[in-house]
Amino acid sequence: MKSTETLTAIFREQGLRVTPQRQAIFRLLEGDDSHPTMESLFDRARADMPTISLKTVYQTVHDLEALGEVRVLDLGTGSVRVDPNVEDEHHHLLCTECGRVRDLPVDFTGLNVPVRYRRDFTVDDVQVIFRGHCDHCSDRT
Amino acid sequence: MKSTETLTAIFREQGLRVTPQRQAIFRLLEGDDSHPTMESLFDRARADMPTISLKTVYQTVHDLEALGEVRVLDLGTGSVRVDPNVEDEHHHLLCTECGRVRDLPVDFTGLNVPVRYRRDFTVDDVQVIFRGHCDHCSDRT
DNA sequence: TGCTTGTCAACAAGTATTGTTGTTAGTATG
DNA sequence: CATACTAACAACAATACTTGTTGACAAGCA
Repeated sequence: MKSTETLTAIFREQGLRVTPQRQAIFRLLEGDDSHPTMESLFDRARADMPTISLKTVYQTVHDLEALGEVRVLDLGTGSVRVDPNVEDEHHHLLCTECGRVRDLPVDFTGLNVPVRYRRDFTVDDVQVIFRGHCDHCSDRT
Repeated sequence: MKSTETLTAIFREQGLRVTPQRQAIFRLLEGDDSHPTMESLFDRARADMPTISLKTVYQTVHDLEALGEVRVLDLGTGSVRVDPNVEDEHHHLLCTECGRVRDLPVDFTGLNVPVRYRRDFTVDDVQVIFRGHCDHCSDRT
């Protein structure tokens, strides 16, 4: 994800206003590879800024998504997750025990839709989710 | 998916009871490739059986899932979908306009996790979602 | 500084799913 | 066929996640 300063400039360019709440969220997401949920982002933002509302987090993240600065993932865990890594194409490893998500920086060139299915369908995006168990969770059995 | 008669036998074997409500759901799912949501299954079941409750649909589908007779998909559309096709390995084409889902009967042998990621992660399942637009929705622009 | 307008927090509503409960009915057994 | 056991039922309520509404406020611009 881009730096807080760059995002501030981009938001202003787009006619969006930059508030302390939004900058706090920018800072939290910068370099975060934990794929946080909206709720966990909210909790962390609240540490610095006790009055911030969950709605503001949703709004800001969706604005970032519309600008293509973050990805919002639905991995079937009940709540969506924010992925600030939009620079590198990657897929996801999801531990179904602890819910942790890791990036899988691989380009699956084999992942094309066969011609006969492409004839009447235009693919915009491919999402691959590997579900399984991380070592930490496998050990506890 | 297996036939209603076979499912009836399997349910009885497992100590689960076979009720008219459950058999109605078995029949609706048999050979259905529309990937219905719980709600749409419920609506169709209600045509024959006006008193059936949505909870019963959820329960029956989850029982079927536990027995491995159906798959429950979360494709990020807000509600889960029931996929009775568990015989053939396949992935999914999702039209983000109309929400329709089609099976993609392809085995992506290239879809393996690189060794260095497999070292501390055990993959149980791979889900691939191709998002895009079907012809019908592309034409309407 | 003052005006315009997007954003804020608080609150409420919406959607999907699951829990609770008293009653009904499927199933095995005698 | 009658009985007892207990899972499943419908109705209702509750939960979790996300979004809509609203009035006050403050950022950005002249």
